[in-house]
Amino acid sequence: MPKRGKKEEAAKDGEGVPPKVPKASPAPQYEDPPLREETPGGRRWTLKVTSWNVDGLRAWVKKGGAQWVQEEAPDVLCLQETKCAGPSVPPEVRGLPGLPHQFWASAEGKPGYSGVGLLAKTEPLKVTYGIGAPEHDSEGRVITAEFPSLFVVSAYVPNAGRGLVRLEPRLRWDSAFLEFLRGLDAQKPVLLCGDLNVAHQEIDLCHPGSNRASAGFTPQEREGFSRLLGAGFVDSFRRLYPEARGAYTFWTYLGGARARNVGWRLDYFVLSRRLADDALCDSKIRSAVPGSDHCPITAYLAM
Amino acid sequence: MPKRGKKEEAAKDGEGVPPKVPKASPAPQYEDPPLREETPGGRRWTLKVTSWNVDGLRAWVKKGGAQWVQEEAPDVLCLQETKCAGPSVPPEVRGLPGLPHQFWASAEGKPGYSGVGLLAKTEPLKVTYGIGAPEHDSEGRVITAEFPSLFVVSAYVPNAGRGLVRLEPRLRWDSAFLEFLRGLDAQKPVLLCGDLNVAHQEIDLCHPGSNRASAGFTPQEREGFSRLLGAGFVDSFRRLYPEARGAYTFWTYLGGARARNVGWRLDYFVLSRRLADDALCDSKIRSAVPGSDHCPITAYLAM
DNA sequence: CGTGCAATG
DNA sequence: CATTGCACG
Repeated sequence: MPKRGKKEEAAKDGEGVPPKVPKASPAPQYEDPPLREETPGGRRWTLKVTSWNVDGLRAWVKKGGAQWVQEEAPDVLCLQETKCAGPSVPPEVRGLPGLPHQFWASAEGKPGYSGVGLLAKTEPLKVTYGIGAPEHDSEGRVITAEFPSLFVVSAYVPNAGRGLVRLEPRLRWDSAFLEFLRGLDAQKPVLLCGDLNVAHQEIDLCHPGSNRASAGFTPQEREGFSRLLGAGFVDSFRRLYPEARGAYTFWTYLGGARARNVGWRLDYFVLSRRLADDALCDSKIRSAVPGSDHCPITAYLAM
Repeated sequence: MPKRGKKEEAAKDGEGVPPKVPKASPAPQYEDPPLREETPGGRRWTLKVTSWNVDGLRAWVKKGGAQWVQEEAPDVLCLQETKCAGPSVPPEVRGLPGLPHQFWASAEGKPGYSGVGLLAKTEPLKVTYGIGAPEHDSEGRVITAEFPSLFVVSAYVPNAGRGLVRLEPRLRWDSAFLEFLRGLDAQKPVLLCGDLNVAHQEIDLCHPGSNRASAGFTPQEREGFSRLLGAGFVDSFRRLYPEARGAYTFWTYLGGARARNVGWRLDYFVLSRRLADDALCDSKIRSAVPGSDHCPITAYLAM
């Protein structure tokens, strides 16, 4: 989605090769504060959920992603952009200790495109696929697991595409997805995890000014996210850290963006308000973890 | 072209993982004899020509192919399967010391397919592309350089394809190519270099028995090569080493074939008979040189 | 098994 | 600058 040219970064260094990591970084590296172990009400966390856009599950495994997950040891793991059908899931993932219940969705007729996974320590009561909208349910973008006290949704929201060629279907998705989440929320609290493919506010990306017409930061996509919040959902990270700058979860591979923290916050834990109020302990961004062009995020809830 | 199954190699080792390099190699490693510096008539070599199917020029450069060529220091270098249009030739090749005159041909409308090159120390009198047969001249398979005393032809003969799906056009090629070479030979002696995509006799591949219906060893392709020899051309290597076994220039990447010398002799220097009689000093196979699924070959002529 | 493409991000 | 699948070998 960030298809910015080099102009923003091209320093006027004369003839020399521009340094890959300029001394004065345009955005500060995000400093991750210590874990908040409890809710404001003093309840200690009992549920740990990690979400990660892996940008190709098989390559991610080779880069040690599964190893990191094992150390992180979440109770639920939500993966996006697996680019991998269920039968091709590598054994290193199938055998992840503590996550025996695994569910996979992939795009029909488009091998290597999209795809999400949801892995859990305990068996869900029920698992569903998609959002109940035929237009959007053939690309392996959503898995919903119902647990006794909440729904967990692993979602990979469609990218609006270069030149915004797929902005219209994306906006239709936003509406349909919101209705889907409302439906869940009417039953039980919802924990939505994943790559929502939008940076909500200017603070959520490094270069807001030059990205007003870029996929992931158009007014329409941002409004879609605002409507989600208006419908009784909470952006967990931003609630806890309203002023945090440079907190990104995605950096394009192009031009060494990650080393300079030229990034976007595209990955979220979005919670039903009552869950955010009662259960949210912390929402972490694991900026330093390699393995993908996105980093993992982890939420801690007191259930 | 070798699409043999694993059955030939699958040893009955019981449960164990079969070793990649069995102790008893089915074909001996080829032992390259010392260079013959002179013709039988006692004339010392003055022209050194190297030919190599590089299987992708850009990858080959990264694997040090250009470096090896620099050390080999031929007067003429013929490359096949460059998979690279002229403008994409890497600078390491463009700047090869001693080979300033460079000519490139590539497949029209099929980027990354086929392609040949011819590089020379001295400027050719004339360079032509193709073989004068419209059916065959759009794939970048032949470059002919005319020098004062001979033609040098860099050729990548079309593969008959898996299941011999392209055997018919290949046989038409063989006829047209022979006519083309006859026409050259009527003017000046010819040195044909390249991947002729045929193993002529049983001695020219490791597993003749199981490859009678494989591209590169069908009776029709072998007869095509026999016709070439019958038209007054000489297989330089086989003339000099009529009994040499295990002398191959290609090994499929599959199954560790190269380590076991399960190969084919597909790359040749084919000379006009008068050139073979008067000028041929040696014809070498550089079996150990890495960088492609083919190895380079080098001819030494006393011009 | 490995090349270089194409579509996608 | 990466991923995947693909055609080709």
